[in-house]
Amino acid sequence: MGRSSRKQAEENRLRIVKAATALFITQGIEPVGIADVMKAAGMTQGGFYRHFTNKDGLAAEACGFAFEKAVEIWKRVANEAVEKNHDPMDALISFYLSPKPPIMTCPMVAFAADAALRGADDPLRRAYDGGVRGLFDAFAEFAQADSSSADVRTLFATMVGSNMLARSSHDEGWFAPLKQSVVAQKS
Amino acid sequence: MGRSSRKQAEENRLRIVKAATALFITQGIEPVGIADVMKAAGMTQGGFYRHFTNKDGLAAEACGFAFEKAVEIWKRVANEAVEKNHDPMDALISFYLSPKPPIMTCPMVAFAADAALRGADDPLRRAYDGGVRGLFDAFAEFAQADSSSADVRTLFATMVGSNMLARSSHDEGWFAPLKQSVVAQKS
DNA sequence: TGTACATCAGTGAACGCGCGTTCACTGATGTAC
DNA sequence: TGTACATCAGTGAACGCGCGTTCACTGATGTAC
Repeated sequence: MGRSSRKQAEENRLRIVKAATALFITQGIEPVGIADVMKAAGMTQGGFYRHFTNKDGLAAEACGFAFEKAVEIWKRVANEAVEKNHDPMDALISFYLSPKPPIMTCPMVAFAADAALRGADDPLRRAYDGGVRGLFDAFAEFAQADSSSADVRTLFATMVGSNMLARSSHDEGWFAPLKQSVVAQKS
Repeated sequence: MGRSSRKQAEENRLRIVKAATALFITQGIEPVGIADVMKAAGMTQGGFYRHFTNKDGLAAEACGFAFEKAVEIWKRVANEAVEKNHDPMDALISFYLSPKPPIMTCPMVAFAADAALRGADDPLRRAYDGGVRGLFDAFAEFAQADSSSADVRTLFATMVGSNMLARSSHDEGWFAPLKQSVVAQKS
């Protein structure tokens, strides 16, 4: 085996973050062990500490990564809608509230519980706070010019609430009403 | 010490559930140990298993208890508003989105992550699902007759989303917009 | 009502498992000359 | 460019701590007669 090259090591590090993000998003942080993450990244657990100081450090980084990815996806979805002369907000809402998200579930919902319990200077919570702001900014960017900032916040909260209720109570009935209301509101 | 009377034992059991509910709501289930719960209930950890088969059993019961209490409180708040000729929905929303909840934080938010990860027949998830339905029914009961059921669901989701975002991102800016929108919607 | 015995709520110590973290080691990579 | 040495990414076993659970035990409660 022996030492990996710098470039290889950096690739491995990224693989760890990606694997961890996928696992944390679907299962939460606590039930996923370091060994699970490293196995998913194709390595053994001992190597973990060459890249991260501890599990918490990885969690914070994975949280940040999840939000980055989400912002990317949201912007792509909205821009694709604009190109087709569709309303980007409708596109975002439909995308966000689709029962089977194409890549991953919403990091706002996935990391909410863990972030809520941490102190103000905890790395995970900082990543979460920044992530929420980033996602909201990406969302607000596509709001109609005439909508107040309070309306945008409310709409955003509705999306998140619907998603959380649908996913944790496993009742997809929470998905439809918002889309309906939005459509009704415009006519 | 010796054996406690049946009545005493039942009282103790209830004390355990109440203590666990308070701890789980504020800290989540995982970080709270059996010893913590029993200590809060004024007993030692060994006695726990006279009342519950395991920690999961307690978690499910505490979750159910939290929802029962929440329904009670919601109904009281709404009824008090009605008696004063106020809109019960406004009262519920204001109450639910107050920064310092008088008794406990919302069980929908507190148990969401844990409930989401469990299988369909898991006791905790059953308690959660039933609890959400119960709270929603209590809410819908006070909706204006002319509002569609989709509108009520949307409003409910907005409340929950606002609360979750405010509490996990520690940004109370999520509290105000909804109250504002509701007021605006009526005029 | 009183007595003898069985039950069982609660105690506190101990067990044992899972998992985060550490550690000695390997050998390819990076560097100095 | 080649050689000798230092570095350090990754391995896999072992450690150790926390915590859920078990267990022998105590003595008041419940019950049978």
